Amino acid sequence: MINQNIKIAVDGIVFGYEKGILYVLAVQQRFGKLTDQWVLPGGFVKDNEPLLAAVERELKEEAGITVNYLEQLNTFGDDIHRDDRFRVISVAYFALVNPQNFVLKADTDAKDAKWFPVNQLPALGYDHHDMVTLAHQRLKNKLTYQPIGFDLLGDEFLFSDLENLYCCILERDIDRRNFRKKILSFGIVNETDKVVKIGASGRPGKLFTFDKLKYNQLLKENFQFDIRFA
Amino acid sequence: MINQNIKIAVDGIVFGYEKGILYVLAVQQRFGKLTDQWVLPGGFVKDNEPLLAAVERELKEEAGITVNYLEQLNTFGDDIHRDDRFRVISVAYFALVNPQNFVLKADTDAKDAKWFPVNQLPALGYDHHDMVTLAHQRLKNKLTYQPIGFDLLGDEFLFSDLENLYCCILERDIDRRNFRKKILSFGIVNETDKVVKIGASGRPGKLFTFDKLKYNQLLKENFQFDIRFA
DNA sequence: ACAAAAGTGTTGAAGATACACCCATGG
DNA sequence: CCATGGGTGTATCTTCAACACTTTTGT
Repeated sequence: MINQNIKIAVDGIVFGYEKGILYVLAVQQRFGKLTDQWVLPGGFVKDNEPLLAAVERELKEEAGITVNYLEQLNTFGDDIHRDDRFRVISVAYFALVNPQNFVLKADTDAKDAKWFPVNQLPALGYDHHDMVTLAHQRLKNKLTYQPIGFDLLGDEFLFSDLENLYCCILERDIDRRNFRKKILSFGIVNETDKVVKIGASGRPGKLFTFDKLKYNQLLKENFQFDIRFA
Repeated sequence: MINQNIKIAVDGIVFGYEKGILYVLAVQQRFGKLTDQWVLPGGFVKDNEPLLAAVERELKEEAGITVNYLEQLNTFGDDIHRDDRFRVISVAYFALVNPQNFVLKADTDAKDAKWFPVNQLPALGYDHHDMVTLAHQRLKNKLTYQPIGFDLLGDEFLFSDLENLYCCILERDIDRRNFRKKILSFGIVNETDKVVKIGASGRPGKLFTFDKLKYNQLLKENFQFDIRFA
């Protein structure tokens, strides 16, 4: 058995979207040197626990949430002093959730758990700010070539929700007509016959759903989701 | 200090390209249970060594090479028995090199180091075959939206080399005229005035170089490299 | 009637595809 | 003069981009 003194942790960068604002989940530490400091949810991996299970457990324990989408982002282990207690390498995971599905609930190790607009994050401990920056970039890129926007919305959504989500996250204007035309041309959203109005005024809109099955089928036929335009 | 018994390693999936064939670098283990087994170059991370430095060291030690391109691929830590001695989490790196730059030289821990055509790999130890599969996929994808093909070629190359590289790795035919038109339209390759002939016959061709500076400049202006066509 | 959001088509420009012949060299 | 690989242009089609008015609802 070799001798090595490095600990391994996982951290989650969880994005939520609501009414034109992109949020990131942070928790306030209850113990240790960084007590009261805001950090990303995460913690040490157990000896017989897969990495994925570790993130899922931490998200559950520290904030009470279960995510819609989860993928590995990056492993942070080049700065050997990123944790100043001892050497910790952290595997960061990128996650998406619909915030309406959950009431945040700080639990085991966390004093508090809260959504922060991605543009108004408090200072985060460790190198967690870098993680958020990287994850934000990944979100922007991935939005254009994979239909992950739907994981930030509820099962049923207005076309305008989807459109605003894209505008807001990609930080640019989108032509409504071209956007709708393109999304519909893919054939991966279905129109329901429910009609709903949101604000106090304005014409009600139809609700749509994302057809994941259809999307998976299309993938096998070399379909390429792609939304990039002015 | 928490109690955790997980070791951390790095592995490198190094691709080389020569004359229409894509190769992967493997080494033959000299010690341990898997003696004589072919595996990817890699090893344990030292306590005060950044991850990147660890891969670079291992590639140097086990095969005597320095790569042109190196990026993190994925961290393998979901199968807790991927190494049956004890739990090891491995950070896999994706690397590109021009094989002509090096004479492979097995050194410290490796008995032998060798290039294998990616389609004729021997059985690899651990989960290294999965790593190769993932890396191969990454290479194919990345080739289309980042000019990393150049890192597999020498400083100077024939247009036909570049074209064959794309054909060969993407496994499809490419229209020579359209390919050349597109690559030239980016303005990131320069024509030298050297002319060279390769085979025993045929018209000699001009050598080209990749203009990395120009490419980096263009990136700042929101340039998007993109090669995808029938 | 007005304010607010939903819904809807057309046209021109640009980019992608398809396609075939001549040129330079060595044997 | 033949075999081999290098070099080049055009016509068509598809896709993207730009653009504005009508409908439904609440106040």
